[in-house]
Amino acid sequence: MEKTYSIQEVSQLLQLPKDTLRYYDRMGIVSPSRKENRYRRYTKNDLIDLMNVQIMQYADFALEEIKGKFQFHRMEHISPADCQEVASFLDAKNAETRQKIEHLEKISQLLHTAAETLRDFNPESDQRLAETVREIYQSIRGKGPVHFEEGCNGHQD
Amino acid sequence: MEKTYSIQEVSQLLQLPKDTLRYYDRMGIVSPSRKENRYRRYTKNDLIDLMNVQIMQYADFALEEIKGKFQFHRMEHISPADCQEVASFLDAKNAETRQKIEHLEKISQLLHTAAETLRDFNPESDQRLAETVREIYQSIRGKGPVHFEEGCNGHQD
DNA sequence: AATAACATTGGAGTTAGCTCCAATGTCAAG
DNA sequence: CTTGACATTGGAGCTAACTCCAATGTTATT
Repeated sequence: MEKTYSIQEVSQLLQLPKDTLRYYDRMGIVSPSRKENRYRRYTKNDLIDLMNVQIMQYADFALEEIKGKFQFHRMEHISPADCQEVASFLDAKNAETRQKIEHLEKISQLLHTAAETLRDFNPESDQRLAETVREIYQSIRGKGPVHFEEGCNGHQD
Repeated sequence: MEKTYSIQEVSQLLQLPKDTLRYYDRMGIVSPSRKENRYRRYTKNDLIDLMNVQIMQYADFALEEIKGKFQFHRMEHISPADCQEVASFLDAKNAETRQKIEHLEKISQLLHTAAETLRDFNPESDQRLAETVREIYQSIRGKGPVHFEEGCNGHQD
């Protein structure tokens, strides 16, 4: 018989609240087997699943997306088709992630320029700020130019 | 008298649902003045505030954080102290943003390595995957090593 | 047997940022 | 004066991922 863990032990080992573990069980994310007394017993495979879930969470995956994927360690035979499918999924996620990074880079630039402009006002940084803002603003609203006043930091007065 | 806009006009101009504008009003984010009939009338300054809100949202600011900041365009005199304060706030936000980017870079690496490993299994990419995972896992759980099995992709079999 | 420390469940509450609805009020055109 | 398009409000519901609670059951120790 393989060693199993109580919900409390798992909670301490993985630093996950017990309620969260029960929640995952209810949601069908990681559902351990039960003893006759209905107490949950987590196997090593369950722990691996939970760690994978933590990694996936870290990677901005929704729990629904995680469900059932990434359980290769439970499989006897790993079919190339499965691999291919999951690999594509990961690629898509990666594209999404690269997008987010790009987005955040722009934000970082905005914050930097804005702080700079506030600290020590001068036409160049104000100009750069205005451009960054316009660029972002366009990416926010698909298209359809805003043709009334565009001023955003108020330094035009 | 300055030109003002109805809620519908603002909604179309800024591509924000009317309910969202009302929500912002309730929350005290942007509260336009009213006519005698209680209809909202948005001034140009209100529109600027709203656009700033959109930018701040894009920049991952919570609405609560936005409240009352960034209204320089309404001020007669901008005190250096105010500027300094907001500039510091922006710096802090930027630090946060840089952190997020770093985080996402790691995720991107993880996704890339994982997909690669799935596509074409070989010891090196498996090794790299394991390392990336371990690194991330440590950053997730503050510290306290996990000393049971660490396998995460199941390729150890 | 009593007590404490665990476990179970269903269900309600939280957060942020909307989103929708029904009942009602206002206004312009025909 | 009716019709339709607008506006108002309070309040409910939504999503995701928990988080908490009360009532109850189980196990281990004294």
